[in-house]
Amino acid sequence: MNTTASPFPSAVQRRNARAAKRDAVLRTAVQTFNERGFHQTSLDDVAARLRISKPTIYHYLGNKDQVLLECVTIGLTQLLEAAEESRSVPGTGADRLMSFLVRYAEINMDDFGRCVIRTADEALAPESRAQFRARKRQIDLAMRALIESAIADGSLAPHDPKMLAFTLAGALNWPARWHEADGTQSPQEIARHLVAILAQGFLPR
Amino acid sequence: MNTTASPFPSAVQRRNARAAKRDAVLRTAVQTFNERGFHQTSLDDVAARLRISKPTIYHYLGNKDQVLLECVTIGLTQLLEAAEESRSVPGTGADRLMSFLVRYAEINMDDFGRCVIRTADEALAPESRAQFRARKRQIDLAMRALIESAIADGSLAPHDPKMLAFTLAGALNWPARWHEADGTQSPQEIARHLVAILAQGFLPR
DNA sequence: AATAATATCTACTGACGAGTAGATTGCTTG
DNA sequence: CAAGCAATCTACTCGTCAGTAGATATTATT
Repeated sequence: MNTTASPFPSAVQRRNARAAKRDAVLRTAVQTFNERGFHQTSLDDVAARLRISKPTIYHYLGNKDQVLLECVTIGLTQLLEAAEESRSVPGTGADRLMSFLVRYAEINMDDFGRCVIRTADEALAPESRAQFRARKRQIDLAMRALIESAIADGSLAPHDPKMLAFTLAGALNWPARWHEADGTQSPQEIARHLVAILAQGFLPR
Repeated sequence: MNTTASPFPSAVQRRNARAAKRDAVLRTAVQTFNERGFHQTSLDDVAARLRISKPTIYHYLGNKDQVLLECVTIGLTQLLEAAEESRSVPGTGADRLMSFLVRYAEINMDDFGRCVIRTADEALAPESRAQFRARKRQIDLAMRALIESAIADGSLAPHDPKMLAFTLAGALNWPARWHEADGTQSPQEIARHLVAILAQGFLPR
């Protein structure tokens, strides 16, 4: 807490304030993109929600493409961190994979994760698109690696890692499309439920 | 075959020609939307590919919104037909469900099915959007019905139909995003593979 | 033949929205 | 204090593109 609420902010406070404003722009932008879609959202819309003007957005973030790139990068970074964290989960390879999958699904129901899923590659300018794709490939590879080591220790059935990764990703990305924040089930519950279904398969055991 | 290639077409031939032109516009449109994205595609682009002019498109289909609505409706109709057909497949409820799922995945790798998946609701005008959603709901319900009757006859593990349907749909929609027509595996192979993974689950049996 | 309907074009309008110019105010630091 | 930088605004420009007006040519109908 800031006990000395002086009207003359220090250099550090000013840097923080700037970062906070930048974040606020991104949060508002991503929420608006998720609600109305990127192409249906003008930067004037985003600015209006924040009660600022469009040039102010340009002051904090380059152009509209940059705004979107930042948003998806935040989501992708969260996913990548989840992959790293799950590597140190105790138990079998399958335990580690499932812990990652649950987290993966949860993030995809969050603001920035939602944006990652809902953003089509073509919406970004060529250079940003390349970055976007590269990051997504990284996450795909991380998932495959978890799958491979779980197969190696026998805790997973021997599947084609690539195909399994696509299947899992698809199922766990989809809530980004249908899950509404006000649903009866929490993202956690949904995430666990989906992963359980994928683990067991729909045929009786 | 048209043995009498007269330069004076009959009324029927003219009606057919008109339908063929309309279809050609839709095919070209859907392919361009899938490649570049709906918002990155102008009707001038579509017209140029067909070596016609934009007003000609307006002559066959109302406006851009109509073009998109037609495209997704074709895809959705294919999916609905698949659901109907699978109802008369012999065997257990699980057999019927799996036959539908394979077909469902295949359609989603085809031009019009791809468009259904890649089109976000917000891209359509409010009225079209309502139609789009209603049709998608129909297919969701058809899938749930297949699930329910498979659970009823004991050929499926007792899952929450709604949740299972979302999981399956997600996994089987995803190829619309990553599958490229020139891949090494055919849509059929991919479809069967995905369904097998979903049926068995990733944990060893 | 006259009229109507069909198919297609060129050339326009009009809106929307990304991005910019340039002014203003206030704080900061040599 | 002067010069510079940070934050913000109003008021533009300019390109793109959906959608239209209206002409033209051909075929069908009466």
